[in-house]
Amino acid sequence: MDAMLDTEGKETSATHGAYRRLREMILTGELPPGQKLKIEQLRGRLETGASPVREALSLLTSDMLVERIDQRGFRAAPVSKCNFEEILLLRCNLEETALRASIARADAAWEDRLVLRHHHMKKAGQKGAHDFEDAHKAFHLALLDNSKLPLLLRYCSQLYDLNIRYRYLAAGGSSYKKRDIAAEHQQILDAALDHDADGATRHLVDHYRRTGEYLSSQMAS
Amino acid sequence: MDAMLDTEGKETSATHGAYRRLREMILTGELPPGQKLKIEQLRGRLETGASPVREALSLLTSDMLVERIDQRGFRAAPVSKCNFEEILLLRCNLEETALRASIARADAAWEDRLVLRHHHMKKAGQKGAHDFEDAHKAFHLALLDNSKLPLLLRYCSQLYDLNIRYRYLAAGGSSYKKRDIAAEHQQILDAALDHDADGATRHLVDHYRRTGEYLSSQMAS
DNA sequence: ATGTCAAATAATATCGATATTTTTGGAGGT
DNA sequence: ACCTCCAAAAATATCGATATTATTTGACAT
Repeated sequence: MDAMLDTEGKETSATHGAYRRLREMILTGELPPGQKLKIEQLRGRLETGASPVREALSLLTSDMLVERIDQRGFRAAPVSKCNFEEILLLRCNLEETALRASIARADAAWEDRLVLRHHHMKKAGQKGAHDFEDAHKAFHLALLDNSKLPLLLRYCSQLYDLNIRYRYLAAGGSSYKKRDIAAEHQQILDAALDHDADGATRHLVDHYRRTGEYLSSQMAS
Repeated sequence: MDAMLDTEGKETSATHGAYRRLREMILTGELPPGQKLKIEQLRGRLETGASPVREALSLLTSDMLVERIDQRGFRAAPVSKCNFEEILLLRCNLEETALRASIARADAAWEDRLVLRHHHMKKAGQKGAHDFEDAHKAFHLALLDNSKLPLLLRYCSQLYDLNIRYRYLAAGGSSYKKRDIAAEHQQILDAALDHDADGATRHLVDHYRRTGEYLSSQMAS
């Protein structure tokens, strides 16, 4: 077999590499919602075998980014206003639970992590949009991860990704207004550092509802 | 190939068949938590090829019933008191949301479905434990499915399965007290039929907390 | 005796090929 | 012209085999 004749340090396994590439393509809209995902075609684009592609698609099914249709293969998960609104609803509910649990167990180490993530996010904001997305997600998950509730965190992370997809679809990438997300993030951070659970969750949920309304207004159906 | 020389009408696809069998084996504890799941060994037990087994394990990863360890294969998801308590917490939170949404959209068709499911569950109670489990899940999901929130329903269904696993592990099957789950179910049903959201959620959550305490007391660590 | 390293073993990940199923396209009949 | 049915083409699902990676075993040196 010719695998692992890497020109450089690419990926550990072909499956994981395909998973990451496909995930990115679906999140950014390079593979549009509802599109049939043919193994053969993807095998060509990803320069790998059929088995890794197949398995990667299986894994993406867990993330609800790909749907499997009985014996008829896979397709990128469809989108709808309904689906978007459900994601928003669940995010508000679950992230509130997680954030309150995080604050309840607050300690210095967590606060340090928060401050750092926030700082990195601000720094990445001046650079590429791609870097900002990663830092933004890291900050939001850091707010929640002190809850030490792995299932809940997993759901929040999943829903975050499903949501980011709508951002890309609505605005071709990152042009969702630089509005004052900076100020909003600062409010959330400050409240969290103050252990002000009510304030932090209020700011967080407002943050989501506000971007939610903007995206919702942009959507067709 | 020799597939589909079915002696009878088994399954549509080998993958789906393996998925169902493996799921059952993990839920009932036939494959104990933490156990290494070797492809070759399972291939023998399920009488199928390695590819379907592999793919079925991938799918079970989505359900959080199987864990994948980088390049070292799969294993049945481990259990812990912590994990159990998180499941309980999330179920209470998510099912309350779903039940309230269901009641908010209540209509005659939904009420009919509820009554039917409840009736079937009572009937199955006198028969095998296996039938009862299926009917029990169907009833609980029927309570929630009028919410028309597919993501939320999916999470509830997943958490239900994770929970059922602890029941099997704690009590070797269905010997968790017949207590008066019958009465508790009746209360939930009546409140739902009355469109009494507060009462229904209270009864539902109490129902879970009560069985939760029982199981929690049975657990080692 | 014990710890370390290398060869042997086992298990996973991946490929290429084949059988099965779905979809497509066209011929024939109403 | 339109619908039905059958044959051809494409795509999926599955298998068997091979390369790669992890794990175990045993020998050797300390």
